[in-house]
Amino acid sequence: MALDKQRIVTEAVALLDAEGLDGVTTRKLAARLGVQSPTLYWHIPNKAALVTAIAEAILEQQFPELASPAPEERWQDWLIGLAGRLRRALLAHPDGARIIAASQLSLKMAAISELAMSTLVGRDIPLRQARLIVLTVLRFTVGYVLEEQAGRPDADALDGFDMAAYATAYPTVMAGVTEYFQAGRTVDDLFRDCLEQIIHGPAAQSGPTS
Amino acid sequence: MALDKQRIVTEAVALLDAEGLDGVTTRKLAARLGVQSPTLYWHIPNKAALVTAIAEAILEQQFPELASPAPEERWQDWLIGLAGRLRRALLAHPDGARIIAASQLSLKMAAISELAMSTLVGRDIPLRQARLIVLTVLRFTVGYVLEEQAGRPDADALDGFDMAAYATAYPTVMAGVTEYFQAGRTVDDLFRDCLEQIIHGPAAQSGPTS
DNA sequence: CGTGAGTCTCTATCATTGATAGAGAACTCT
DNA sequence: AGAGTTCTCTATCAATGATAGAGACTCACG
Repeated sequence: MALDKQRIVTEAVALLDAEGLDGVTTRKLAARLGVQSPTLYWHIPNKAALVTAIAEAILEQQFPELASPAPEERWQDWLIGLAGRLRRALLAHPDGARIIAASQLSLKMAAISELAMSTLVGRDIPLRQARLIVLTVLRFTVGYVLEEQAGRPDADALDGFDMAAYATAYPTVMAGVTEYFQAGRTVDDLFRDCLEQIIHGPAAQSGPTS
Repeated sequence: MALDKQRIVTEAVALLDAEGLDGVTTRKLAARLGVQSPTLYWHIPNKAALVTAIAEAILEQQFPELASPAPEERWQDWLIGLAGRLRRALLAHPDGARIIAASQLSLKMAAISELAMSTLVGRDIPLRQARLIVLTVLRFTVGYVLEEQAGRPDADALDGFDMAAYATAYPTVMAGVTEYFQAGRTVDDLFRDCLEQIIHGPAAQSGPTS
């Protein structure tokens, strides 16, 4: 079984799934491939390039093809769906958002931007506004998932943490969280509601979740 | 000069400014403090805690006190200013956004959330909507600066990079970037325009920058 | 055949880093 | 002075990303 960049990246994603980004070391990866670690450097210049390749693979997995919206579909709904897919791509693997953020110059992200912007322009949105909307949605999505995926604080950080004091110090935040999830809403709804905030504006009150 | 957590964090920020996050190693930090590296572990449980402390210090520097808006100030403008200050706090140090993102359980961020949400609620915004707006703005800001600060791709990654091909493959993206900055707009304007997208909604066309 | 140029993988080895164990100095309070 | 606490030291680990350089394997060409 020939060792090539394709196989390396595939196995790296598997390792990522098993152990998270910090578990992706050249040695562990080489071991999985039945090879010694320096061998990897024949196929890959350095670890940063590997992470970038992983990022592309993750995106490729969720966006094998990029589809424009159907003519009758509103661009707003289509864009929300696009961002939702991006979020799912990042959530599909541990530290997915960290990986995308660490990766530089992702071609797939550029392709997504291009599709989104050209779609909006095709719907008669002015170029400048299309840029603002797309940039905002994409960077928001990465920022959102990044925090969403931020490792649950380990026990060390938590031992001095007083939940009751937190609720006292930040009552409005607590009330907001409590109120939101009380109505049976999920974290997926929260992401969607935030997106609608961006795309439809603050005026649009989202109806009950279907 | 006694070595305490305060001095360690102060010097760590200086080291961060000088060499970036990857330059912040326990040894270099200890050397600056005129001490051997294991000594640091008497004052700090591990490096993650150090990074969290740096994050708090960075925020504290830009938000020594949290001020509510003046009664006559519109909450929209106030919130834009708040996010702008957060962005400036992150931009003030190399890898500032990475540090905030890596840091878990920042009390200062929680305090900012609380202030923002309670301010909006005080302006008769429904709790749920206040939560959505604040969450969206804060996560967007971190995501935005994170990408803004993402290291310029090193020469290695660029040698196979064809600018002309990029412009051909992603014409709308390129056109959008070109158009935006042609009018004398700056990166600061871009951030602000994106924020207005979120806060005022897509309908509001931003006038010429003052 | 067989030999030489690529292509790929190996062993050996670095330097750096976060972290711990445990000895010892320094300071404080009685 | 002595005991206990607080802080810093030396010595040392294990893990990691990375490089140097030797060797094997493949395959076309003579």
